[in-house]
Amino acid sequence: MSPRIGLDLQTILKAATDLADEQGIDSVTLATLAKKLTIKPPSLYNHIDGLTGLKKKLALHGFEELYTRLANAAIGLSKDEAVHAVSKAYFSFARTHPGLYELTLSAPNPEEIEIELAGKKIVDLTVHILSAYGLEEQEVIHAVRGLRSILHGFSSLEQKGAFGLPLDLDKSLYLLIESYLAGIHKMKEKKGDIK
Amino acid sequence: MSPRIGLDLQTILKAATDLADEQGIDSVTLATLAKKLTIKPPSLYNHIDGLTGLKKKLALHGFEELYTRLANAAIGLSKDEAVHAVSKAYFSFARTHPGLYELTLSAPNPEEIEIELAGKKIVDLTVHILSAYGLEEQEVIHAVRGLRSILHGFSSLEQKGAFGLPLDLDKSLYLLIESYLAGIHKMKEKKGDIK
DNA sequence: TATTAAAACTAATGATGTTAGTTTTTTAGT
DNA sequence: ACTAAAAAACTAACATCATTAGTTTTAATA
Repeated sequence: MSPRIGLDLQTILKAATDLADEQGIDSVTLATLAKKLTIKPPSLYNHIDGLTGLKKKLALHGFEELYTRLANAAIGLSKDEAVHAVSKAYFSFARTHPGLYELTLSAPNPEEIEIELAGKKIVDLTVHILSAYGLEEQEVIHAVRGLRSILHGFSSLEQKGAFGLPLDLDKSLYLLIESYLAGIHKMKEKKGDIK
Repeated sequence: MSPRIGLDLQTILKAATDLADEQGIDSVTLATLAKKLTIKPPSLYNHIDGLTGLKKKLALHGFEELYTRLANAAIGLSKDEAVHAVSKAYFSFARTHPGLYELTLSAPNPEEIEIELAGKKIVDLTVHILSAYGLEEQEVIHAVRGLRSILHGFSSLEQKGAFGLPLDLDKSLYLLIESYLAGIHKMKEKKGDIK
């Protein structure tokens, strides 16, 4: 009773990730993936649950990788420094892994427990950082949503080439985060006004 | 020498838009669209240039619709009021036309001249509104990128259900825009610090 | 009423995802 | 060393889709 050693799931995910990052998310098909791995498409079903299953695994993998980078970026920093560092890390991830990043956003089935959990870890990290500002509980929620919107929006638009020249993109991001922080600070001052 | 009156392009786009908005962007296929119009798939080629052509037309249509809404929302308003109004209109569009909105972002070929022009109109509108703040030319570019990032990020995440409860979403957006404006005001004060 | 141009059709092809069933291969136990 | 089992990979087949080629229908105009 012992199996035959074939392809590794890691290898498959790596190949699929490379495809997504280099050729775009639509080029990730069972056909192209199988060709890249020099096997036949049906063989993939021994490792993944069809194309949908593959994309789910990729999304999960992307979330984990993103979380690791964000968490590392935040080590030893707090408040504004932490926010800037995390933002840069987020942006950097989306830039180096455009396909994988896009896949994390198009989570196949909206209510996949694993995907939701992975996403929650990232939200929790953000909550943790923003908690340092001493905001109200409700305010933190709004602040997290805001930061996420900024990071995702900027990354997504940059990826689709929506910003003309790639010139000064880093500065654009920096200024945007600064403006966000200005809002956070203002929110902290005017306690009571909000809610 | 006269043709036969068949389907109208408007009708086709309307049907495709409904499909995208109600069933998701992936449900827009020539097969489903043809069935909805009670014709056979090949007949669609008399009106559109395949699935790619259809999506391009939908993206264009989405951009025009979005622009109209934004422009109307901004009428008679300026500065902060205009920014808030435009933001609400943007968000409202993405909410009522999730599929169409998503299609505008996944412009088939990145460098489609028509798409680019339609997008430029929206950018110009934003530039116009932000010009009222008397920022430097470079600063306006950063500000436009920032506002777009916020609007797109927020709309996109909301659409994918990334924010848990839909509760207080309007307030989240309001606060986010307020923080953005705080940054703009700060930028205006500290002329010279930046760039 | 005949003509014509466009619209819609049928038929066919190639690519894809997927399932079913078969063969291969490698490890573990005898 | 040999055999048995389990997993991996395969072939064959089917459904769905986009797309092309070629044919038929239809309606407005001349």
